[in-house]
Amino acid sequence: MDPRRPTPVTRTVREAARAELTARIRRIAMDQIAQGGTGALTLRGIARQMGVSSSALFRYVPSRDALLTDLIIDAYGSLADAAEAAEAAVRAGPVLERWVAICHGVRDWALAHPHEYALIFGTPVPGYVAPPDTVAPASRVPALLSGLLGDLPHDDVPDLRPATRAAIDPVLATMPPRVPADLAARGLMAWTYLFGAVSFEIFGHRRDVVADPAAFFDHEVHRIATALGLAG
Amino acid sequence: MDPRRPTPVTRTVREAARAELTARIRRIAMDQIAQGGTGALTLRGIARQMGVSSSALFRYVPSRDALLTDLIIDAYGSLADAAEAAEAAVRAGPVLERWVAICHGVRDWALAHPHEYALIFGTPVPGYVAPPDTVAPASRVPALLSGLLGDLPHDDVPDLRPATRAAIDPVLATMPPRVPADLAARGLMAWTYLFGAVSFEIFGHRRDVVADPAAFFDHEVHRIATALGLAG
DNA sequence: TGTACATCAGTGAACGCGCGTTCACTGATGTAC
DNA sequence: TGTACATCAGTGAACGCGCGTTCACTGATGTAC
Repeated sequence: MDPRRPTPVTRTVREAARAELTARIRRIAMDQIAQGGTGALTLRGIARQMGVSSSALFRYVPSRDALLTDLIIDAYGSLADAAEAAEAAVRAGPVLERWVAICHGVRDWALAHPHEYALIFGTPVPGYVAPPDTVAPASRVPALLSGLLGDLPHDDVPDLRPATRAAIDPVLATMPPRVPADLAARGLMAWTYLFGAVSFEIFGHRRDVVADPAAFFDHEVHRIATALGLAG
Repeated sequence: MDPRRPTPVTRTVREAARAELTARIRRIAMDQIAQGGTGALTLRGIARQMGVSSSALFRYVPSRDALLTDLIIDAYGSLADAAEAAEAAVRAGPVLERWVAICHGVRDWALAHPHEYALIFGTPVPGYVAPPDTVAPASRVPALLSGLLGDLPHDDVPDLRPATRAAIDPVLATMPPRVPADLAARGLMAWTYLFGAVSFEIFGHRRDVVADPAAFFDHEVHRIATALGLAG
């Protein structure tokens, strides 16, 4: 963009074309999943839609499984971006407001990208083992919630029974220092609830149950935070 | 069994063999799903495992999709049986105890049948439309929870904002008469939480988060009921 | 109780389909001097 | 700036595989009289 320094980002024409095609492959791959689930993801299908021979794709993608992994990482990142942006917009506000913003951010993203949501929170792809690369992007939303817990008052938090405390040891280790165990447990419950509510809706289990999903969602996420004493 | 009245239940040898083979097909089909997900369900695979030609299966099953539907209905029924049995064992006890029993019943069943659980609560099979036959078995667990709400005191329940009340109109219609809307909303939240907690664990999202899933589960289902004022 | 006919279970070959991946090859784009 | 060589993109044929479903057929099991 700066004419004085001829963009060293995309050096050659080849590299530019390569980046563009790689992105296009991923886009079409997600479309396939959106229309038929993980099983509908086929390299031949992508090639067909791109007007290219199927073998050509192997210049850009090592294998079908590797492509799937990339899509999963992308989905985690995209969801985290949405959640972080929603929270950033109200960061100055009270914890309850930030919690609700995150919830709506997650739900709105899930409604806009239901199959990407299913990809990361639905039935695990059988036989597919999530590689370590997925761990970091997968923990961005939980980290956001941990941040809220850190901003909550830590006094007057009751002790957690030692057995229960031990049960959640791993997650305690990932929390901001000195978050009381009982508070962490409630944070984990809030995260569980958010996941449950969004999954219920996305997977169709509220179809004949809730007439106005958005209204009830807003109600329930406020209420769960209050009920769990996370309203600040 | 009664020698005086030669069992009219299974009249002919053929019918007995038929029932047995049909059951065996379903059993093997579930094994396949257990090992490779819905996509691994193939009629040819079943036939191979039964030592029978693939075309022979069409005497017992109209198509692959029909078989899948039967498995889904079976899974709903099996889960409901487990939940109902767990609750029946403590029916005389307080509502909290019955709630916890149902929760553990659901979780234990899910751990014992993770792929059947995924079949009904995981990513919907793409392109597959649940036929009306699935509705009745699918609503048995929710009905069990509704029963708990009916046994809770209905006085002193605050009003629910009209917009929120309207949002959950459909589920109110399925509840025991005169369950207050606010109580129904909390019941729906409890059900959402139970689903979230079990799905989180079954789908592997608590693997590096919770060290002792059983202990934390017991904690959280007690706590959510108390927090939502459903402890009776 | 015995026979004639109808019903059913199971076979094996075939149809048409789609998949991931490999490989030798052609032609275009980049790089070093 | 021009040439010689290396790198890369894309092709098209092929491999080997598995799938759901149909169909004409054989042989066994049931039913009516």
